[in-house]
Amino acid sequence: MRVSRLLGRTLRQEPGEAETPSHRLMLKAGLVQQVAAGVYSYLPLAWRSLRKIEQIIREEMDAAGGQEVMMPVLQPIEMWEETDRRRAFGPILFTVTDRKDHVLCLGPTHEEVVTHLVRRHVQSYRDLPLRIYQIQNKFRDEPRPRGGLMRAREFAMKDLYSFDADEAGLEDSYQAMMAAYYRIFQRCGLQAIAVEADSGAIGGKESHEYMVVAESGENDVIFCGSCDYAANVERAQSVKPPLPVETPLPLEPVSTPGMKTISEVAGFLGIPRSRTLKAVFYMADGNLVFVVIRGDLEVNEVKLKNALHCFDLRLATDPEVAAAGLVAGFASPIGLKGVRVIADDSIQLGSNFVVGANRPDTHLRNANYPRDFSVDQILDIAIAQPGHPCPRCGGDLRGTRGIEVGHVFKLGTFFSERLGALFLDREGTQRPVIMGCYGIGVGRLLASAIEAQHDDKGIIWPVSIAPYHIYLCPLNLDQPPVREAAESLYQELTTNGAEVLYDDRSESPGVKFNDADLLGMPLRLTVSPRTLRQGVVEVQSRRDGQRDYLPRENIAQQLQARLRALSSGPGTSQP
RNA sequence: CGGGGCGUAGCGCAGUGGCUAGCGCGCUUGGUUCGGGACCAAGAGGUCGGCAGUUCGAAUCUGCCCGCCCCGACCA
Repeated sequence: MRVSRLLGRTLRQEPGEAETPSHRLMLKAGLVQQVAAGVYSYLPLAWRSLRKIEQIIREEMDAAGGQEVMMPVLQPIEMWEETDRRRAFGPILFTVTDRKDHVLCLGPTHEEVVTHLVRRHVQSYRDLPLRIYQIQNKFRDEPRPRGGLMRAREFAMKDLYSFDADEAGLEDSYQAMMAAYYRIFQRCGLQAIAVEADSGAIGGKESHEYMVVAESGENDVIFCGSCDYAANVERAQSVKPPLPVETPLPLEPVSTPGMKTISEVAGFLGIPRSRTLKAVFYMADGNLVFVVIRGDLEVNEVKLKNALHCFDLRLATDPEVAAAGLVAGFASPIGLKGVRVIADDSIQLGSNFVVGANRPDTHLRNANYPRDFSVDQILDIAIAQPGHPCPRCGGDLRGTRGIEVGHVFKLGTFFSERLGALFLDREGTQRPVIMGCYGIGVGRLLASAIEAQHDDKGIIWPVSIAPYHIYLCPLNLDQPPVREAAESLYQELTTNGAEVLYDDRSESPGVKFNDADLLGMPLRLTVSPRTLRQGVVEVQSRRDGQRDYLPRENIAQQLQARLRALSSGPGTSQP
């Protein structure tokens, strides 16, 4: 491809819109163009790269027994009502009304449709397992699209759906997908780690997310420095630092004028925060919930939401708290009636806590569970924090940010039961198919690759997903010998199957070199009066900047060898 | 949805009531340059986000609306 003909120009100035490196670079390099918030056109370079990523995914899905299909974007809303996911998705769902006033939605994902697709074809255990996948655009009306392709409203996604006859089959499918994901991310030159993930409200016992570690990531990941434990903070567990168990002392009120927060109370009384119990109030689908947790810990709202099995969870407002007869800042589980109380199990790790007295300016000392109060549920609803011991090995937990590029999920029978995807097993018993789903955000993967591999000059593409492999960069093109040498190199390389982006513009060297760095193809070939005099071709590697001079003969073969050597990139780690 | 910011040429921005709306980059033409974003000269390019209002006069003031960015909430 000739740069002079290529759609998309590089920008000299930093685009004002963009914040995250990948977004900025994609705009600056002319890879994408925004059409609306979270909606993008992909220019030829980005599209080539996306297609390469898709091809890698396709090969690995096919190798893992997947069959590719195409499913509709438009989906009747009734399907989403059958599974109650219209409510679960809420305003995220894009809906349209047709001329007959029939409501349809733009598919944000395809569990309903694929289950509908498969159920007619699966009648017997002999029809299973089945692994069906698609690579298509999906639509989610995100409250806040951000970071360019990181979180878009229209985005390309690969989803594979597995259908198995039993749990063992599901486990096979799950393992096959995890193995495939390992290869996919490795082939894309991405270091992705599998972390335990929240399985959400729907079905699923087990779920892993694949994270690319990056500052700009939207997810907090907790991992162990000693063993291979890693989890999204939404799910992560930790060993809560224990406190010495003391002999329970009698409850006693203590005056705490104006001390409303845990740190104020702890500071005022001269005790560590871990010697207090914190009360936090939530509204769960309209009902007030009283949450108790040890003062040095924070409430994990995902864990709480899972414990409550509710759709909508938010902090309660002060009037809502007061309406329940509670005194914010001094609320207490002691003597509480008519409010659901959920406790973190940390309230059992310690004794003689300070709690609110449910009277202004007063707390109580020496509160002990269960002597002084009762709760409706007690379980782990705390945020695991860096520095806590690992729940597996006791090592130190650490934290990082990650971009979620993939998600594998054991769905179970949620969809098959509701949509009637049933089969007869060996004994002739009718059972729902056991499902799994396995997604990869294609555009997000592209953005992550740039996020993970760039420098202050531009993108550094891994060979496997680079739009082109070679940036042919002649200088002083107006000199006929240079022009002729460049044209003949371009011809020779392309005839030998090399992917060459040929900068045939009459720009000055500085412009060309800067664009070469910005666009980030793995190898830059420089042709100039100087190299011609020496009878060589200059090759520079984008990744390490190393420059070599190669003889003109068999140049295509020499470059192929270099690209092969460059292709051994970083890998991924398995859980 | 809460908070903050922005909307003027393809891109980045200046212009707080006054005459014909500017600068840099990019673009066009001619010339000189040529190994890390060259230089000279001449040009083209604008419903100032939209609508309504105030005014002799609005990019500028007021109201409403729309769009975009960032932080938070949210994200089976």
